[in-house]
Amino acid sequence: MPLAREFFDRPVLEVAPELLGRTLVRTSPEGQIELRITEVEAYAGEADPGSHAYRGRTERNASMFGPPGHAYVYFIYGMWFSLNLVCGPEGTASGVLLRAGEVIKGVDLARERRPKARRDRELAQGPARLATALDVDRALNGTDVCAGPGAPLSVLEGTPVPARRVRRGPRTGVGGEGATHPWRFWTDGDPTVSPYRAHVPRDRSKGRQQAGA
DNA sequence: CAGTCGATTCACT
DNA sequence: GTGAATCGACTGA
Repeated sequence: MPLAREFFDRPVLEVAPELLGRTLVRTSPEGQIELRITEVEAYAGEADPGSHAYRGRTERNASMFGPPGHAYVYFIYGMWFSLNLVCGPEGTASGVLLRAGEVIKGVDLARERRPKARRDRELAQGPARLATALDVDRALNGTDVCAGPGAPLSVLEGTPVPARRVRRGPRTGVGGEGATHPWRFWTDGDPTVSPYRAHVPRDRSKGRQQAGA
């Protein structure tokens, strides 16, 4: 059974940690892949400087403003895709970025899509790697993930990670004001969790940048 | 309408 | 640890 829409229709900071351990199922003509979610980040709507929704609704982020329980897929760095799950009531534009997971079914197919992965734990270790392994692209933007196990994308109940095994810290790659919130959640000790990297502005001569403490 | 740079990954030193 | 790859949404004029 997929998670009910009500699961996603709650504050994103409640939903995000409870997504750890859930099973994401990707069904395509090539086959099916199941992924155990191990790392996520919360993006809290128009008030969140780190969110794509910060400057209001645009064509790109429109699905984040839509109903919960749907996918928000965006294209980044000219070559990658990332997958979010929309949370909260329609219009609040919150979402959870799926940053990493463990492929628990369809490993062979995932390896074909990610030939550069040296170990199985690297197959979906990072948001763009996860999207690549699952063949998630623009075509899945707006997809309902509560529809059913046969849908292109579906989130099943899985085995939720108990709260004592959930760790949290700053979001990866997010700069400015948005960097201060510890809105990244991961499963303690899981080898598929991606390494933390602080935000690095492309050109230092422009924006001001403070060296670490 | 041109310039900028990103919720990243990979190869190389 | 550092820098290149690659493109399109967003910004400001």
